Amino acid sequence: MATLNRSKSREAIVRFLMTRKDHPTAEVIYNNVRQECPKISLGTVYRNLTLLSDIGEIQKISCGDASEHFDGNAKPHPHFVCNKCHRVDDLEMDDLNFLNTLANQKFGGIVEKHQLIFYGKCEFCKEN
Amino acid sequence: MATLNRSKSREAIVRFLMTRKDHPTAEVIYNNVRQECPKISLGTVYRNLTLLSDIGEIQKISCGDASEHFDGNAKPHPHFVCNKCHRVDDLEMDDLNFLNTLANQKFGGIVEKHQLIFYGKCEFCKEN
DNA sequence: ATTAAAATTAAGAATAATTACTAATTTAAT
DNA sequence: ATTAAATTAGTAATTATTCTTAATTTTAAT
Repeated sequence: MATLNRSKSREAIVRFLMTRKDHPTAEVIYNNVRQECPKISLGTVYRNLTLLSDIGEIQKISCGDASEHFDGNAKPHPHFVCNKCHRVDDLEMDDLNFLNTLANQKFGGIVEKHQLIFYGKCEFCKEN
Repeated sequence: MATLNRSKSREAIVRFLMTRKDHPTAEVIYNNVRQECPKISLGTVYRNLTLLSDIGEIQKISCGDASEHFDGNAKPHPHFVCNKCHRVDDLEMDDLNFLNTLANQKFGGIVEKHQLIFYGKCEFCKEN
């Protein structure tokens, strides 16, 4: 079931995500991709984001605010969320794969991956 | 502003959360606390869950499924989400505070805490 | 114990994010 | 060019959560 075609919308979404170092929501992606694909609908954006993160080509980040954020970088890495301005950024750290190994040690199931999100004040909000 | 009264609902919610080792949603909490407080409303459950997690007495867990989950254990610890049955459990690991220190090293802002969620197959779903 | 102010609540309306539906369009493979 | 499968726009529907308001409960002070 379901081979994956090459669709204009899908490619525009991926291309847009690649240009961003922050991690936009579906709404933001929609408003931007619209400039390239004026007829695209919000539903299409959602459907493709879900599809793409299901096959692991992009990442979905659930950081606790109302909406999901999306990351064009499929490689696992930690994120940072500012409690003041709510920006969602990448956080530079050495490889954290050892966490999976560690987690698996006393665990009855199988750990496949993890999401690590740090919270605090970003460089712009910390003075206050 | 706003001192925190002792309210029957709020205490029943906390008490219920303490009895659970899984991490129920607002809806599940509502349906259970109802047996003790038959007149409680879903809005009250939501309001108190938000209040309690704001003051750090409980934890809110955003694990990527449609709804938030809540943890009566305020102490930071990692969680596990099963990709098959979607249970949300605690995961036993040694203290992970060093992650915050590590994260702060190359970071311009201030890391205060983190959420670590592992994904995979739980002990009951792993055979398949 | 009374009382008055502040906090909390139930109930239901409102909102916001996301998904589902359907007929039309696009894509890939002949 | 033809056809079947995949994708889409547009819109309706759903779901989780928040907001509003008048009534009730709690607290602290008498």
